[in-house]
Order: sequence, then structure tokens, then C-alpha cells
Amino acid sequence: MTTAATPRSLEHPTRAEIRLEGVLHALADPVRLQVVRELAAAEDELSCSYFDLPVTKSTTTHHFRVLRESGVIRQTYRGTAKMNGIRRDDLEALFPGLLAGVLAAADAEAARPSGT
Amino acid sequence: MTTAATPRSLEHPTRAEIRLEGVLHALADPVRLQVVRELAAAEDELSCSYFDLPVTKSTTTHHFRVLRESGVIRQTYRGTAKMNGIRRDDLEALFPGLLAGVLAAADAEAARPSGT
DNA sequence: GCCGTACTACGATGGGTATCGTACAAGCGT
DNA sequence: ACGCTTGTACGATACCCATCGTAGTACGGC
Repeated sequence: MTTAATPRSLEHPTRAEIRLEGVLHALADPVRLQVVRELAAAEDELSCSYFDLPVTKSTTTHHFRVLRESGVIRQTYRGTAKMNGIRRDDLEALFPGLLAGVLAAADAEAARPSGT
Repeated sequence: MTTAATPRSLEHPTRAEIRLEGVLHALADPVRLQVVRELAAAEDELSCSYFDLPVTKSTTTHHFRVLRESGVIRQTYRGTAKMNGIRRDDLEALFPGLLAGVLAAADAEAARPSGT
């Protein structure tokens, strides 16, 4: 029983609650930007464990939460896995072209020879 | 004399040194985003003292430095004043459309009724 | 030469946050 | 039922950073 019911629901900001500052902040971290890029590349939703990030699992959870709470991604439970998808429609409605611009910029930077 | 010559030069990252992460970080702060928006709206360069920011002068200096060191703006001395201008060409060459996208997003957010 | 304006440098401070480890919870498969 | 996989919660830590105040430097004007 444990508590009768833990529907495992996740809090997401509504479209109106998404703040540009928060989105930019979320995207300003290299780990999170990598997640968003992979998520955007894959049309499907991806589980958290799909990603091979250079941090521990605790930190991974933290980053996914930042992305969710900033409104960049939507998370849903699917069994033991947690699926992640970009909130394209919401972001596009609020900030048209922003996501595409950032993703293009990330691609451009990744293609740069100074990729250390 | 002081030291014979203090050309008052300011260090700017070269175009190749500009990092997307740094740019996004710079733009993720509300004070700095406000500066960039005003700077983009005005075609001319603007002095630091032109801006009416909700922080002290020390903090203002700090924010302008972050913008300069991230490669978003270019600063030049003009007498006692320090003029600021957006590095449009460099940003456009590196991340085409990014600046425009962020500025449009900022405008969109500012136009939102939930502007608290 | 002096003063005022514009900006800077330095130090202090407080809050945010990226990171980790460990211990735990939830669900699936056998 | 048991354990494995997946992800979470909590606490600790260390660093970054936005903010301030005060003192100081640079330059132009009087």
C-alpha cells in the first residue's frame, strides 16, 4: 500500500508560466544543452537512461528537473522509465524560432574546429 | 604620468573564442537582457551611464563586463565614457539568427499580459 | 591645478546550483 | 516473492555569481 496511491505525477509549468529567463538559463548548461540537442534530434521521446552524460545519476535527475521546471521538456512516467520530450509547441508559441535558433547555434558551435 | 601610458584597452574575446554557453549565460540574466535589448533597439552605441538599471554602479560594471567577456558586446572608451555596442556581425556569423531569436522572444515575453 | 563625472577595483556577503554519495521507492520480469 | 533496473530524495560540499559599499583612477572642463 505505502500510501494508497502515488500516481507519480510530475509538475510542469503551464505555457503561460514559462519564462524566457528560465529557458535561457536551462539551455546555458552544457549538459542540459546536450540533452536538448539529442532530444530534438530524436523525434521520439527518450528515457533518462538513454543519455550517456558525464555526470552521476543524481546529477542527471537534477538536470532533467531543471529542464522540466523551466518548461523546456515534458516528462511522463512509462513504467519504471521516465520519458522526456521537448515542448516544441509551447516553446514555439511563446518564443517563435528561439529553439531552432539555439539548436542551430549549438550545431554551428559543435561543427567549429575549436571544439577542444 | 602614472605609468607613461594606459591606453585604456579592453579585452574582448575574438570571434573564434566566443562560446555559445557563455552567450546564453550572459543573456539569461534579466538585467543583462534588458541592456542587450536597449542596445539592439538603439542603432548607435550607448554609454554605460545611459542605462537606468535597478542595480548599483558596481553591479552595472560587473554586468557589462560579463557581456563583453562573453562576446555579446564590444566596449570602447570615448573620453570618460565607455561606449557599448552589440557585436552583431560576429554573433551573426557564429550563430545565425540566434540574437534575433532571443530578442524576438524577449519582446514576446514583454508583451505578455503575465508581465507581473 | 582642481573638481566633478564616469567608471573600476577590491573585498565581503549571501544565495544559487552543479556535483556527489548513499539510501530509498516504484515497477517489471522471472 | 525476489531481485533488477530505473529513477528519486536527502544531505553535504564547493563553487559560481549577483549584489553591495568604499575607495580609487581616468579624463574633461573650469
